[in-house]
Amino acid sequence: MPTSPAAARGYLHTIDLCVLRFCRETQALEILLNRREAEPFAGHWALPGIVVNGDVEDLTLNDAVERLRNSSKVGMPLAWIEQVGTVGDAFRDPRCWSSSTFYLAIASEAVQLAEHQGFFPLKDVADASIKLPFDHNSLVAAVQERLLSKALYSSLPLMFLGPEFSAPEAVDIFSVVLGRPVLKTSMRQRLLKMTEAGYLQETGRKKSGDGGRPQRTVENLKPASVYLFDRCFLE
Amino acid sequence: MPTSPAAARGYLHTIDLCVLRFCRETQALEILLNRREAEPFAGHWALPGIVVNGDVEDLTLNDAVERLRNSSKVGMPLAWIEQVGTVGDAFRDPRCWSSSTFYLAIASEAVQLAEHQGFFPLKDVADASIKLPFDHNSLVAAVQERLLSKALYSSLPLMFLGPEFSAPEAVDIFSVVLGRPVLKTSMRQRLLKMTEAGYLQETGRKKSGDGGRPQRTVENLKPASVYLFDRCFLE
DNA sequence: GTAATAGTGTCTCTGAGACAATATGAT
DNA sequence: ATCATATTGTCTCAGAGACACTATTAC
Repeated sequence: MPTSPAAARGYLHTIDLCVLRFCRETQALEILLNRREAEPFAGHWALPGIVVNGDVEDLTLNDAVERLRNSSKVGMPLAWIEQVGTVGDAFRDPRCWSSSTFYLAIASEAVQLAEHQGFFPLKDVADASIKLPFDHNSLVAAVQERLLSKALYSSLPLMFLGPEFSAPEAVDIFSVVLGRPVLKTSMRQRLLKMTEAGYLQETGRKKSGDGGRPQRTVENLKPASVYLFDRCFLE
Repeated sequence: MPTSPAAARGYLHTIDLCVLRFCRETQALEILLNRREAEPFAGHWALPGIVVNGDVEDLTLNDAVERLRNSSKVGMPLAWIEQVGTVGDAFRDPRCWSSSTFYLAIASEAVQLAEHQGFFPLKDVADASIKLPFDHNSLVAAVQERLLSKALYSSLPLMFLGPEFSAPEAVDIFSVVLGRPVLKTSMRQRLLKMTEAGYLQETGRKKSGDGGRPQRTVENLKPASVYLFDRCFLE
């Protein structure tokens, strides 16, 4: 028995969000999951998503993304949202032929989570150590792949850090995203470039790190944009 | 009156292909358009596309792409197909709320076109000098943008040239895609890199160009893959 | 002072841009 | 030989990798 008006029409188109954050305690990336209320897979942890075909109030796909972001499934500000792709086939949803348009999103602020929400290690979800229903594991893997490739030649990982951060914090987040050490001297060059280009500004403030000399901070002047470098980090 | 079973259900999800080719006579990129048979916009030139919701035989979205490629709307081999994005809103189709998942495709072989098909200058379609129905002009613009950005750091433009080509031809296609001159010496370095990486091989053959010294040709050993360079072409 | 980490200086190396110099085939 | 274009050689320059060195705070 179909459980939604859209499924009754034999087709489902959903949008699904991969909301990532950087956990400073574990120094690892985490992904937001929701405990599903409705069938199928009620009670399982899955990506937050909504159906966009059928009688929805949204005027555009982006409106639907914003509605999902505002809903209790996400319910937090997002520093970045980017469409990654659309998959569709006859098997991924037991109800009917379905497509999913899925997004990479980045949350920089820590917020109180609801009962049905949880952040899980991205690594475990991407490699399916933590199994999700539908094909959500492969969507997460694709999102991780996108994040990694963009980290090579853009400032995207800085989105995890919020509007004010230090060079060592930048080194950390790039190292975590790329899964390998990044030299502070390379990072410094890149931050300098971004400053020259008007993306960053010295604040004059400092924050104390893990003991040792305090860290100077910079302010993100264009928090909604990523800067593109003309070279990649090398292997 | 809705004109398709899917529209009758109040929602349409289509896939649309932007099939590009390089016209050696005009030294410009061209895009494949179809004269629409069905309403809406019957008789207008538009992107080849098919509906994927409703009762389709395809098991996956990729199957649907292949069905479209095989159909009379496209009907030619494609050297490359890449999903670019999905747009959806309440206005783009006069019939109902609709989404389009659209693709960048590259044709390297010249083929005989059907009556209802035509290749048009990409530039004119992307900047809407040639107006297309729906939001197809903006889809084409997004595809052009993707092609341009990938041309900076990948070998993608070589897909236009087919399995055997020369260095001057490579310089040409990159210049056309990027819309600015590319130095043959930079191209040479990149082709060398690709040869070392096992993507290209010297054929020993030559082809005569526009008079002058004949051009040595290379063979594409991995015609289905693009090579990623670790630096961008600079401005 | 010492410890611990932040930030700087400098060297090498790769590959793009620029352009001069040489090679090759048609005529 | 001459012409037209292909191919090679060489130089500069930006930025990544590497690592030593200096600076700044807490104690």
